[in-house]
Amino acid sequence: MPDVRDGLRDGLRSALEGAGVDGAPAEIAIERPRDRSHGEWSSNVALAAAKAAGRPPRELAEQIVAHLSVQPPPHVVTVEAAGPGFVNFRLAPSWLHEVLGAVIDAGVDGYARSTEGAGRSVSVEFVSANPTGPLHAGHGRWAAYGDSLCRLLERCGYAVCREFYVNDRGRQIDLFTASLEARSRGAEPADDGYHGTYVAEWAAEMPDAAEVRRWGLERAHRDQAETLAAMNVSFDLYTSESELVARGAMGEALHELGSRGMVYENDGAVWLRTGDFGDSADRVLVKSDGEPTYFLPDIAYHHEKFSRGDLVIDILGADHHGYVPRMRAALGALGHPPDGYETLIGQNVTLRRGGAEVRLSKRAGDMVLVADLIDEVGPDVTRLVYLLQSIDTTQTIDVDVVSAQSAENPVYYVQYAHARIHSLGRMAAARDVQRAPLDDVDLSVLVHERELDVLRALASLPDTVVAATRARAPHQVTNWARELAAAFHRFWHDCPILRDDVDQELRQARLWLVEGARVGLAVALGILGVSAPERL
RNA sequence: GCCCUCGUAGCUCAGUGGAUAGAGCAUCGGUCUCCUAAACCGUGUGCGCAGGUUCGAUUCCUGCCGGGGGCACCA
Repeated sequence: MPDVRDGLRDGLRSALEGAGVDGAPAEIAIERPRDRSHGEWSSNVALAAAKAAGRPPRELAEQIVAHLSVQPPPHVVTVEAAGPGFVNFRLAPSWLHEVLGAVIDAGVDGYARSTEGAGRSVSVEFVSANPTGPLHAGHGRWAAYGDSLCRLLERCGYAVCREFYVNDRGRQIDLFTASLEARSRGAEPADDGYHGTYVAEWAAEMPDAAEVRRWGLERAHRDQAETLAAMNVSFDLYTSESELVARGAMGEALHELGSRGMVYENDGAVWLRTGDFGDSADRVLVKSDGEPTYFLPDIAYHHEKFSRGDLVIDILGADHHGYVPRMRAALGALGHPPDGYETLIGQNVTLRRGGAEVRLSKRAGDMVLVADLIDEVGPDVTRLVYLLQSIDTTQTIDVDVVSAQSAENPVYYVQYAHARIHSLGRMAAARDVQRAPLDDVDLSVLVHERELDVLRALASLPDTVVAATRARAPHQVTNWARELAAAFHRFWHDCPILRDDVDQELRQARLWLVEGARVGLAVALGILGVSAPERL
C-alpha cells in the first residue's frame, strides 16, 4: 500500500545527509499537524536531531528545507521550516487521489489491514458472566468492547481466540439452584439467594422432571448466548469450570505448583506463595473443608490459555482488578513470562432512565438487562453506544437519550451518513447513472476542500486501526467513523453529484469518492460490529 | 491505610511529548423551488492544585485535593 510518508522520510533522510548530520534518528517521525495551515504533514526531525547535529533546531530545519527544495519528494509542493524547528510539507491533492485509488483497490477486506500481528496468536477472555442469570448492562460493555478489540486484533493479523469462562460450580451456583428450586415450589428464595424476577420466570418454565442445577445452568447459558448473538458477539470457546475440574486440569495445575515448591499447608488449607510474586499476600487454593477456591481452577484455566495464545488477555471489570496481582503471581509461579499476560480493566457502567440512576444488582433483581436495552434501541445502537467511550471512563448510558430518535443521539449521525451513501446508489440506479471503471475516471478533478477532507479521513484510517489496536481502544474507531461521517455530510451538502448541472467528469470522480467513503465506513463499522441501515 | 482508575467548555466526552487543545449536546442566530434538513453554516475566558523531567508537558514522574472501584478459606 503506497504511503506518501515513505517518500517524505526518504527525502528527509537524504536532506539530513546533505546537511552533514551523521546521527540521524533511525525512525523519522512524520505527523499530521493539528493546525491545517501548517501543511499536510510535518516532521520534528530537526528538533530531534539538533543535539547530534550540534546546531540550533531552527537552523537545522532551514538547512533541511534548502536541501529538500532542490528535489522535493513526490506530491510535495512546498517545504518550509516553521516554529521551533518543524519541517512542514504542503502537498498537491494528488496524494489524496492516490489514497482513493488505494482504498478502492483494497476494498472492504483489504483496506486498513495491518500485518503487525502476523504469526502471533492471542487468547482474549471477556464477559465470562456467571451462569446464574441474564447479562446486565455492565456485561454488555465487555461484550462490545471485547469483541471489537478482537476484530481489531484480527485486522492487524493476529490469530484470535475469543474465550468465555463459565464458572458453573461453587457457592453461587448452589445459591442459584436453591433459588430456582424455591421458586418452582412457589417459595421465596433464601435471603442470600437470587431474588431477580427472572428466577421466578425461569422456574415457571422448568419441567417438573428437570434436574434443577443442570437445567438452570443451561437456561442461563442460553439466555446469555442469545443476547450476545443479538449483539453480534460470538465466542470460539466456552470453558466450563466443572468440566475443567472433572478432566483433571485443576489437579494438574495444583501438582505443578506443588512440584515447583510454590504451595504449602497452613490451618488446614492449601496456600500458594503469591506473595513471593508481587501479590500483597499468599492466597488459599484449597479451603480447610477440602473445597478448592475459585482461584485454583481459574489458575488451571489460565495455564491452559497459554496453549492457545502467545498473548493471553483478560478483560475485567474494575470490581475485579484486585484479583489481577494474584493471578499474575500464580502465572509467574508456573513459569509464564510476565509480558505474556495482559489485563484490561474497564470501569463500570451505570444507566440513567428518567433522570435517575438505575442500580445494577443481580441478586436484588432491580437491574437493566442488555436484552432490555437491545429491545429498546436495537442491537446496533446498543453496541455503538458502548463503544462511544474509553473503557477507562465510568460510563453512564442515558436510556432516554439513546432511545430518542433525535439529534441528541450520536449514533444517528454515523448511520445517516451510511444511509445517504446508499440513498445515492438508489438514486443513481433510478436515473440510470453508471459508475465508469476507475481507470477511466480522472480523480484529479477532486479539489474541493470538502472532497479533500473526506479523502484525508480515509487516508488516516490505517493509522487509526493500528493505533486503536495498540492502545486496546476500539472507541478510537468510533471516533474515526464520526469524523468520516462529518466530512461526508459536509461534502454532501456542498458537492452535488447527480444534479443535472454537474459536469460528467466531476460526477464520475465524486461517485468514486462516495464509494471510497462507503468502503471506509464499512471497514470501521465492521470493526465495531455494527451494521448500519441502508435507509433511515 | 494500601492498590487501581478518572478529573479537559454549562453538560456528555475525545485528544496529543510539540506550534493557536477539539467534537456532540445545550444557547443564540442563519440555510430546503436545490441528489433525504436525522444535514449544513456561524456563535467558546476550559486541561483539579503544586512541584519535577524535557529544547518543549494538558500528555511522562512525585505529592496533594476530589469522584468511582477494590482490598475473603466469595466469585
